[in-house]
Amino acid sequence: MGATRTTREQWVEAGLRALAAGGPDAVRVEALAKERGVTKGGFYGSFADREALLEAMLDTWERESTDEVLDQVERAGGDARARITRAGLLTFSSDRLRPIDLAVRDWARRDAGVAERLRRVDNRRMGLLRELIGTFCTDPDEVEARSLLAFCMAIGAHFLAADHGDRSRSQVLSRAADLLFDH
Amino acid sequence: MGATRTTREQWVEAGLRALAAGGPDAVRVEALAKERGVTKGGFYGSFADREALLEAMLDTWERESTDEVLDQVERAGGDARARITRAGLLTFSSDRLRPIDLAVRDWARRDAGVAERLRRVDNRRMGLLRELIGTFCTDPDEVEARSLLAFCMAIGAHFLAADHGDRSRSQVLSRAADLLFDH
DNA sequence: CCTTCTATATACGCCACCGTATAACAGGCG
DNA sequence: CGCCTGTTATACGGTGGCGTATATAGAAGG
Repeated sequence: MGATRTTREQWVEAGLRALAAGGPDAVRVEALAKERGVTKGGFYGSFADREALLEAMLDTWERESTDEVLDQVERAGGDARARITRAGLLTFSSDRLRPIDLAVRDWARRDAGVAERLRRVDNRRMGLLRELIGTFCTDPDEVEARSLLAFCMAIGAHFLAADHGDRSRSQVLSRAADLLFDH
Repeated sequence: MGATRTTREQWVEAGLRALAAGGPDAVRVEALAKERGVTKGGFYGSFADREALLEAMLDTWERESTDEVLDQVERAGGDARARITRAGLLTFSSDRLRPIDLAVRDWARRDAGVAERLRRVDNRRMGLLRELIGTFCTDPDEVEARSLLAFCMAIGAHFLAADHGDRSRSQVLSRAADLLFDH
């Protein structure tokens, strides 16, 4: 198969980089081609149109954000807090996944299809949080509240611009994690 | 002054609606004019260019999000939790301010000038949270952590798509607020 | 070597948008 | 009324993006 020049995966990869950097409106066929040093000529051999690329990008993101992250968390093991931390790190400290994740969250506010995908992904992650927080917290209502708080903290911190005086953001987040995960 | 047709403020208002609905890329001069039933002819009498409109929009948003919200909170009074709740409601339950706020947060990730404005706004809000949480929590590190958690909860909840089984989102948020604000 | 498949280059029509120029038009004011 | 000011309509050139058509080039396979 002569897929030697620019494969479908390479278009998806370039699209995800553009999404991470500038949001869905920045995913432009001709711009991606220029970035690769080619013209858009070959693009329409791999994709019907721009919309098909966006769908393929979301497919890739959804798979990487759920199965791959959860697999890695399972393989690494550790106690509840270590696994929660690892799951958060894999998504929200990865220079690859984090900006894509944040861009998808904003995108989901305007596109019902994206919102549906995000719902699936977030439900998987909330499931993990519930399970792990449930190992040290017995009240189901409180498990749910702590899980939501932990998730909101992981996301909200990236949408917040406030300073903390002498403290660093990570110091404050560490103390906040103590409040949520200590017992 | 013959500002009888479309004033600067009306352009700003239309721009903010477009920003709320579709992000900064959706703020298009010709589209705003069409929405008002006019052409863009008059726009360039009030603004040098599209960029000037975006700046004016951010000026309006910044003023409404800080002074006006804080004024209303002051006037309404109440105890710490009531005032925190009111401040959150004014911003994150207002159909006008909430979508603008969320759009600006995503915008700030890509534009340093917007990020600087958001930093000013968020610092004002964090100041209020610190002050109010400080009325029942003595450890300064914990005040900071709880303030950040509360702010993250207010923002993150709107970027999260997870379900909560039988519970409603607001039920879970209410329980989470108990964890942060009860003593 | 020749065929076939596929990415590519190039060119095209189309549309949306920006910013400018110009003229028409309305209201306030002398 | 006539003047001025500011909004509007219209037209223009320029840019960038989408999707299509067609030809080219290069690799894979017979």
